[in-house]
Amino acid sequence: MGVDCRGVPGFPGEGHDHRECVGQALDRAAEHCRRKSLRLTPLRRKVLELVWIGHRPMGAYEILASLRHERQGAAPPTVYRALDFLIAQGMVHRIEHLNAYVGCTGPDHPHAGQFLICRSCGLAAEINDSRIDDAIQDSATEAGFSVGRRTIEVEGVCPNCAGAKD
Amino acid sequence: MGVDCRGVPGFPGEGHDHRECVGQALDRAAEHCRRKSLRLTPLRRKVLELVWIGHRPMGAYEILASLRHERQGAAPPTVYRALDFLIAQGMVHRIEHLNAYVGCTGPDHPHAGQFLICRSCGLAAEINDSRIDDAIQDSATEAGFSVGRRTIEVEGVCPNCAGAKD
DNA sequence: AATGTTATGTTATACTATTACATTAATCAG
DNA sequence: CTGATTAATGTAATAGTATAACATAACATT
Repeated sequence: MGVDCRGVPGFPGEGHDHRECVGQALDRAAEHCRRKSLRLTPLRRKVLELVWIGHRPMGAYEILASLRHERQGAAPPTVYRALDFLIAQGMVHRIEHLNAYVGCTGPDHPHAGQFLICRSCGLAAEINDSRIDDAIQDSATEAGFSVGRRTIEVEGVCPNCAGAKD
Repeated sequence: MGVDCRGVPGFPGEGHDHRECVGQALDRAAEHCRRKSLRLTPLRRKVLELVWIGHRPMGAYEILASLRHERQGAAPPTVYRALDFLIAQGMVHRIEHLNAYVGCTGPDHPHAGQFLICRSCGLAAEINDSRIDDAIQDSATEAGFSVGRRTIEVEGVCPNCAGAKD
């Protein structure tokens, strides 16, 4: 019991133990920061926790509202700065077409995020399919274009929601 | 003379006749609307023209500022509504990670936009590589996910700018 | 403790986009 | 053609997202 959230593909199914899942994400973050001598401050840790608790793309102001439950005076820069740090460390990705932020399973294998985002339940599954990366790389190379940051976001319907219709 | 802009891959090179290029885009739009009994009103036509004249992703308020040169009272909804129409018709795409809009060569072959965007000159080339689409489709299918709208945006350096460094 | 650096607090503002309602223009039935 | 209907645009206000600028606090190093 306690299916972890790191499975790819990543729509959490029935047996999902969410408390465990969030805990693991925070542990991985702490370990990562320890190894790189970075400071996972209480604020950064809390923002990461809030993003993971949602387990779906969350808006910055939504995160801010949650954060205020325990930090009254929190203002937009508070959360944006924490997100900047977490994104730079690969612990959070930004979903461009939602203006939202979602936890990443970790910076261990660095990657550009590729996301499947369900229009019905709002969950986002991160995939990291080298076939997609390769296809982009090939196509760009043929155009003489050197590839930097990639934004791959696929909106659609996840298996859980498709199943629910029956 | 008069290399048209429709070449894929699409970073316009030396011989690019931009006036011609914009004209062709407007002609294609007019033809498309005629066939589908849609109204390419002066406003919509002008917004499309402005986007094409830039030939790069342009912000809505940047478009608005240009539009005001001939329509004093223009307000945000003016341009957003025109963009909504043009996007729905596949004549313009939105670049999510820039909050910007760019002309598309046309709705003739319907497609989700795939973009190579140069961080140096700001130009965006639309590619439509079925290998990328296929890879995404395969990966999503394996995850049980049914694919809808896709956002594929690759930031990097275009061949013109890479060459200029030498 | 003194210093430099990093992180956070705080206020204000910039940028992006939409709501709501009024007005004008095109379309169409009779 | 007239009036009814729909589509498009004008206009004002506001919602939502993000950053700039500067002050203060916490941490790290000597």
